[in-house]
Amino acid sequence: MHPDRRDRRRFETREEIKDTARALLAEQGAAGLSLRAIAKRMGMTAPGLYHYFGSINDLITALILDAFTQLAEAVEKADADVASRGGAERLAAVAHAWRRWAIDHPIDFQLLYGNPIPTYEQPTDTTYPAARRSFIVTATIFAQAIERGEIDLPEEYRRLPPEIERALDALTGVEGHDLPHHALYLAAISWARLHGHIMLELFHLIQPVIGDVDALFAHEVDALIRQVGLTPTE
Amino acid sequence: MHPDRRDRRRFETREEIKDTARALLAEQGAAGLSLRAIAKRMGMTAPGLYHYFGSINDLITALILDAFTQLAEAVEKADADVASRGGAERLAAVAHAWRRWAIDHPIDFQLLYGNPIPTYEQPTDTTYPAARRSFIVTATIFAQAIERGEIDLPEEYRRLPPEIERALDALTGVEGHDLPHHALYLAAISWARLHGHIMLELFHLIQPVIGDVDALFAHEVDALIRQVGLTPTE
DNA sequence: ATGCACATTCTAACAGTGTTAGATAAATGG
DNA sequence: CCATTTATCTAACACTGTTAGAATGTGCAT
Repeated sequence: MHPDRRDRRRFETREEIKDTARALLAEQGAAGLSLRAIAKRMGMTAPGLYHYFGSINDLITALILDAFTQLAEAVEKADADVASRGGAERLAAVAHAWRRWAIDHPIDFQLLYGNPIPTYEQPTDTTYPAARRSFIVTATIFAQAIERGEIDLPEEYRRLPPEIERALDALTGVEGHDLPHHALYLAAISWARLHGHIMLELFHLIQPVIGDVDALFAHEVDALIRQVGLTPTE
Repeated sequence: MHPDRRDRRRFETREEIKDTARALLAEQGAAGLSLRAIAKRMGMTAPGLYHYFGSINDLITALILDAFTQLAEAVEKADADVASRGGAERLAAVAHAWRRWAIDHPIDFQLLYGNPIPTYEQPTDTTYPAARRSFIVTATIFAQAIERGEIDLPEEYRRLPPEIERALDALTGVEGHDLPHHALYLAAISWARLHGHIMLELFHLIQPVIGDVDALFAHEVDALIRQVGLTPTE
């Protein structure tokens, strides 16, 4: 059992490094993140960190994976909390939880979607599965809403573009792609739509033009729900 | 006239520095941008650049302002090319030009909306007016469409949230805010919506889930036009 | 308990980075 | 021709990620 303790200690040090990195990011932004700063705060030196992460890129990738997981958990929890309600309420809950997490963790969110480190190149094959997890929550909501007849698709979404039908056919088998095409499609456009609002809000680009971003987002979520044909239950 | 020539030479050097920086960004990404690299390629040394830009932040800000201008000009040109047509076609032209520019200049676009340099803090008061220019093109299209009765607003956009009405009232006087509230609002949600698609596409996050991003974007632009109540002319 | 193996951490160094100070060369104006 | 300004240089400082190699310490078996 001793080797276990050794492994556990190693794991704990890895976690401490990541926590320290997150603290520095939160305090000083991406500019404050450096191996020497992390090491100093932990009472060690920079080269020592190389026994836990192969490079600062690997460390950042680990932070990104954690952040994706945290976001996915927030989104999944929001959905679970209203799981008994209809698709409209579930979508609204997920949308607001998504934005809430982004607003509460701006640096993490920019880590995920803002590519804020110049030397850092995102290994998409690694991070994409983590990114997909939140997407699947949304797609599942749509799939169940379709199944239960809660959706009255408007004309523009009745028939998907043939190129996309073909592309989605080719993607069957990939995780999460056992869902109906319409669910995947509606989830994709919902994601993109809300993502745009969140990004512009995080960069303070939409506030000066519209004034009240809370009201804007809430109104757009309502509009989205209507426009995909989700009928508010009860 | 000699002082003129001196100023002109100074201006030309500034332009050469920016051009070199852009070339390095295009060739090697944000990681390849450094004062020493720029200076070396120009046959001078890094400290010499400080007579043209107070810091590398100032240089990046200048690049961003130029990029915003370039994007705005692309968008304005696309609108002007179909100025005689109705609002639906103009909005479609602007949307596709916007995306086209982002796809063709991914690094510049991330410079504008991705905050890719950690030491760099965007001076929003400086860059925001440049960012607004493209927005105003969209808002103007909506304003004219409303004026000409080309828009049949759906129920969800007939009445704007009272918080936003108040906020927009408070913003009257700001450049571009002499436009009707509905024009500003519809432009904002259109912007955010398309921005989300473009960002997710640039990060290759939506392609693996939907397959054909060209078809997706085109279809979403059509859906947007329908959903804001723009009636295709003719 | 001794010795071996390994995990961990250190120091020193290299090649970069932005930036400042101060000297130097070039161009302009009186 | 001289004085002043503009432009550019070299040297240096305090950083950065990273590697090599030595010095610790920990854990296990004999």
